[in-house]
Amino acid sequence: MPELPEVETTRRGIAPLIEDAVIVRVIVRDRRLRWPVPPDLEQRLAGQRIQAVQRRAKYLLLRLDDCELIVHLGMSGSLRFLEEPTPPGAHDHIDWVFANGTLRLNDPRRFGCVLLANKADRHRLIADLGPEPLEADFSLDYLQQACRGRRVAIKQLLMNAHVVVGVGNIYANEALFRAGIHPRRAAGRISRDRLQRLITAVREVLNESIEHGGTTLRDFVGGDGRPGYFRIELKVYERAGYACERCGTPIRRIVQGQRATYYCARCQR
DNA sequence: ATCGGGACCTGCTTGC
DNA sequence: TGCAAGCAGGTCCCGA
Repeated sequence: MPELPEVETTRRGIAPLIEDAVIVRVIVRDRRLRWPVPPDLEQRLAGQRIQAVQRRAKYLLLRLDDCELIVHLGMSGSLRFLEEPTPPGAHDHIDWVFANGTLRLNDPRRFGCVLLANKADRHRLIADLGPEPLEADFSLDYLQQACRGRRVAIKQLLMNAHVVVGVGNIYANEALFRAGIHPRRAAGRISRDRLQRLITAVREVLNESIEHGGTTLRDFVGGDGRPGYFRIELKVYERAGYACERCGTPIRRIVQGQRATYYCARCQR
């Protein structure tokens, strides 16, 4: 489910509700996430105050009094804050209970994870990540260096979190369309000018989506329980066979790295 | 070092 | 109507 805008939307939704709140208790109903939920999670978290709710890549980081909680929503996860007592439903794996309500993790596919760390930015999943796409260190010089000599397709490089974080399948497709770059083009064979267009395109699609509360595909809901609105217009994603809005050529669908790629063969070179 | 593919799961849609 | 196949927003890890 979530790409970066959805995770950021979730962060913004839950932060004002749980920052400064104290965890009364934690209920884990199913520990079988991508990695097992730590056996001492309940004990470690009880009584701790949430100092801050931050995001790094698609990870939500909850800074607590004496440790940090790392949460990834995987492909199908969501966090909701419930003000009223609500019976848990299918796939409601974890509750964090506060005096003013409950933060509940739901994740049907269980590709997400909930982990503990002393310092999240030194955790093995996070320490080696690339720059944030919306920060200045995702610069033209950086990207050109990262592409140099690489024969991998630009779309796959763009989705590699060690190069740049937070660009998932939807936004990789949309950004490449906006930048006019063919998704299969070798990363090392793209001019500096076109890499700059790509950086701009990535930032545009992510920012537009964040402004609109994240895209909704199927079942995304923000931290406050309201669905995101599908206001960012997808120009190629899931549009195979439809006419390209720019030139009328039918959008093509191919597969790269077991992921669907959509593009216009005329506009993207 | 780089890369491609398999793996982890459930649920929805599609086609026979 | 029922059932199987195919597909889905992520990303780690292995072997070549």
